[in-house]
Amino acid sequence: MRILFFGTAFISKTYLEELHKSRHEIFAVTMPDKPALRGQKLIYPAVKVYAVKNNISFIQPEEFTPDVVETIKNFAADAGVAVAYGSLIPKVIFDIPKYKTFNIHFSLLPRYRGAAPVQHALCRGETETGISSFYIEEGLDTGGIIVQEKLNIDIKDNTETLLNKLIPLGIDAMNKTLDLFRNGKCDAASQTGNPSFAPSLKKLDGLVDWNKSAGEIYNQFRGLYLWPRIYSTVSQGKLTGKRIKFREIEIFDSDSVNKDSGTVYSIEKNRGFTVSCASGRILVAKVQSENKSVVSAWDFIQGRQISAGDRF
RNA sequence: CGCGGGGUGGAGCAGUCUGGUAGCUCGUCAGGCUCAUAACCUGAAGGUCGCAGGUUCAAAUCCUGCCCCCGCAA
Repeated sequence: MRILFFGTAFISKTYLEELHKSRHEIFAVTMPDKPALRGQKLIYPAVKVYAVKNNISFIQPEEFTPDVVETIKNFAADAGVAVAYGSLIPKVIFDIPKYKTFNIHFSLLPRYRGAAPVQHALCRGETETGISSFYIEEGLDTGGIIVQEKLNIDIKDNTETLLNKLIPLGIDAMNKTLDLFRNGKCDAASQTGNPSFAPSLKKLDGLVDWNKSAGEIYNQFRGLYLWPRIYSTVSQGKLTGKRIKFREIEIFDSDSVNKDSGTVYSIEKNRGFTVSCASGRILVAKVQSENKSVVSAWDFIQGRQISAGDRF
């Protein structure tokens, strides 16, 4: 088939790769290069890198001008596929392909509509999620569902591990959807149930609220694992005023009721330190303080960077 | 040319401003004590202080250039 592919992020690359290996004719649309990172480096979308390497034609439109629309029309796509494109696709575009354009979304719609469904599902402590392929409409993730697949979430899953499970599931859903199109079946079921929303994350979402329970903070840790991570600022201790990221944590106990939430409760030899939450305590195993690289909490303790009684 | 922090035995840090014997807490190895404790005591090995120049009687420390890591902001 002739596939119009929309994608930008690292995740999208895998999907583009799958389509490419399946010998579809592909025209890729990806976001413009990001201007500047630290230093002077440019960040290129993973999709662009793959497209260049494999001689797949692509464009990086700043916006969908009439010229761009014309270019896309000329490709005469059978179907449009969008995976983590990073921006809304206007109707003049998603209506172009013969079988229209569908999106691979990483949740069981209508739950977790939006940019960060996996992260929010984990933060909420969900035990089940999945993949939905649906027709793109003008509303945000509101279109009719074509294929949906479920997946159980393990208590130990974080954004990274869960994505690694969802990506292949999504590829399966994409292939099933394209198979349906090939057989002329383009039916979709309208979304039922109460929608919920998963807006894109901000740095501030990583700030730990010590008035929450150890379980809630652990879920936040799982959900924000890849970015922005969870962090807190030391309010009393050697590093007062410094922000510390908790790069690896676990639940130390979930029963205690504490009045000293936010306080470093104990040092656990070779494991790290525990911090009291409103209820329960978390064990911090790996940390990263400002301007430093990731370090095991035990090493951090050896350097006298933190000790029992310090407060966040 | 976005702003900023850092590279010191295996690990995490102090020391750099105010040049002058390489320090702290761990780990490792050898021995002791013995069992609440981040157990404790004794001893040992292990570093050309990121790299290259310069200043000096003397540089981890001051000057110049370079490499690498990281935080913030986009």
